[in-house]
Amino acid sequence: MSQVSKPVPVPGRRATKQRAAVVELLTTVNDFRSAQELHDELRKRGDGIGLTTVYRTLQSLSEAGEIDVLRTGSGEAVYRLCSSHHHHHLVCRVCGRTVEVEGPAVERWAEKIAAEHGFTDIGHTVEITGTCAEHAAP
Amino acid sequence: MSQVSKPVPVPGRRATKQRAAVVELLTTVNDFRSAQELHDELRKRGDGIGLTTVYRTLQSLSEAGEIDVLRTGSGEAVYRLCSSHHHHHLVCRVCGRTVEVEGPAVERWAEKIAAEHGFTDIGHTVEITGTCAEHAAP
DNA sequence: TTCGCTGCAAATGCTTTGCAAACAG
DNA sequence: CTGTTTGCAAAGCATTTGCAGCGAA
Repeated sequence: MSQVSKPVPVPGRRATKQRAAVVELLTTVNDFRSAQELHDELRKRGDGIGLTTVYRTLQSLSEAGEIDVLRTGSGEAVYRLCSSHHHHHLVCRVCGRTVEVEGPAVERWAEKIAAEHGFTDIGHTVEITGTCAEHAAP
Repeated sequence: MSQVSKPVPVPGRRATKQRAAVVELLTTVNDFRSAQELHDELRKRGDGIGLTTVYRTLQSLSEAGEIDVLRTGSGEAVYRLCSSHHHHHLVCRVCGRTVEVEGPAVERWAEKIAAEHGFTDIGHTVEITGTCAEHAAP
């Protein structure tokens, strides 16, 4: 057979304390954070880690499908552990207030649409923006 | 009193050929384009326009609510005239193939959720990502 | 004639890359 | 040991800003 035992095209991830620290922090906050915020937080905690490493770790985690990535309006990328409870954001254009909302219907709709087009391994991003009651124009 | 007569509240937009060219191009393509793509296209056409102006025009158009803006995975911002038929994108993570999909249900869901939280003047962004049939892992 | 608009060049801010030293396996 | 990972410094990109000249109202 052509069944070889180890063609290992996978680089082979190593367990370092920096990687552990990033994952641990993401687990703790369980919400979206930018690479720089995570870096600041880790340094404050005393974990000696470079910004470059944070970026590279986040990139490899996202490639491995372990974290979700999305872009903020200002062009920053924010990351969050995949797992957890999936929710979306409703954000006020004026004051920036954010409300977390759930949308089982949307989840199902996205899965269905994607499946209809032959897509698999589906993920999605939904962002609702508006003006909150406090700042509605008269 | 300290009540002066002209604190000049409204900036007052002017009609320039550059602004017209940007709007005209957006009307023609009627799809999302990055600032740099729009700039290249305009120069090829012979419209003398600076990249800075394209950026500033797009920014003022989006503040005026005349165009939609969203961020691509690579951190670029893409713009499209608001009007037109509202649709969302289903994009393949591997080959980048994009399918336009509609989601009346999502539109309604977004409106409802936002209204429940006292939000008005609602807008939303939905992006579905997945792996298309051509590139599905075995 | 007025300001706003334009656009070049330079500055910003986020993210990535080059490379030598530190480290896990 | 051997190949990864780290992290500093520097490079890359998209986007923004400073400022002098141009042009629409």
